[in-house]
Amino acid sequence: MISNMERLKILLTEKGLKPTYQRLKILEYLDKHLDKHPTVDMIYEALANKIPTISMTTVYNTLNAFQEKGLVNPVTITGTEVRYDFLTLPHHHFLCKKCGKIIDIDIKCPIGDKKEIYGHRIDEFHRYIKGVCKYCLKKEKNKNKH
Amino acid sequence: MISNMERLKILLTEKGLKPTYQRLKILEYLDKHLDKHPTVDMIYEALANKIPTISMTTVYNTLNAFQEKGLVNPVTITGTEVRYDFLTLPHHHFLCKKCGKIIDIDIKCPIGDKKEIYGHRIDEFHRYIKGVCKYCLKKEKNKNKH
DNA sequence: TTCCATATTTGAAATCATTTTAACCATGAA
DNA sequence: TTCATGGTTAAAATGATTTCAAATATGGAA
Ligand SMILES: [Mn+2]
Ligand SMILES: [Mn+2]
Ligand SMILES: [Zn+2]
Ligand SMILES: [Zn+2]
Repeated sequence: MISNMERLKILLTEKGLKPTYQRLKILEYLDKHLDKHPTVDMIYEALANKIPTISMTTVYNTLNAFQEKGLVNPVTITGTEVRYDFLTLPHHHFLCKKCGKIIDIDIKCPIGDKKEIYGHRIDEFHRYIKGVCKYCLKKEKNKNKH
Repeated sequence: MISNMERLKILLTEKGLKPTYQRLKILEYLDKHLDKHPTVDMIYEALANKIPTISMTTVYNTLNAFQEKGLVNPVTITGTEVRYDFLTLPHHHFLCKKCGKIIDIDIKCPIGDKKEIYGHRIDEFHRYIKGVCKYCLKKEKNKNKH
């Protein structure tokens, strides 16, 4: 029976990254908060309690390293800061402009996992939908009823 | 026979924006350089010759106004700055990570012009593909042949 | 174990796109 | 002419991210 921490340690090693304490903790945070699509700041704030010496720069360095090794996908849907996604399977992202939540959307797309388009080589595919989520829509409707 | 400048003037007025000299010139630039997907800086640099007093702030203000009125679409594919697209028809964007070019990609997408997904209201749909364009691929191939 | 080269972490400073602020200017109605 | 409104401008502020240089940790060779 292998622990989750062990699994993450192996994952880092496989990707050629030394499994330092900071890297492990950052990866653990990403793994535990998939739905949050956390920012550098969220990660830093969450870890600063446990690791008082950790620096912003380390979080930036680590996430850049993770990204280069394909461990993590950047999600730039808000336009103001990068959010990080540990989930590797391709999926769409929905940003609610009311509450700011980022929601994973799983829909099949014909361009899906193509590696080429009109002769251009495809390395990344970002799909960002913006609008108002169903929870905020419901709130709005209830308010209007009043 | 209506001039292009007249057409743009009417367009601004229809959208409830006073057709000032600066706004007209910025819109004209966007119209003439659709393929460039210009940045604020590109627009500023190009116009600074003709309008020596123009300021960056005006270009920012104007593009924000255009965006609010739906005259222009922001393209945030590079992650470092906003590019602007005067073309209104929905289409995908391809960023070449070798040469930096942004290429319009016209492909049908089933989610295409839906107004709703899983109960969430859709206002915007951005589709960003990153990789290496066919021209850069060709160059690379020729180099390897040598 | 001890020593050493190398990789990683750290905090401070720099960068750079964008926004904010406050003054100035143009337009048009009263 | 006076006034209100909206647009333009330059300078300053903001904020996410990167750069830099010093300090520290790590793992392998001796
Ligand atoms: Mn996701
Ligand atoms: Mn385009
Ligand atoms: Zn919402
Ligand atoms: Zn290219």
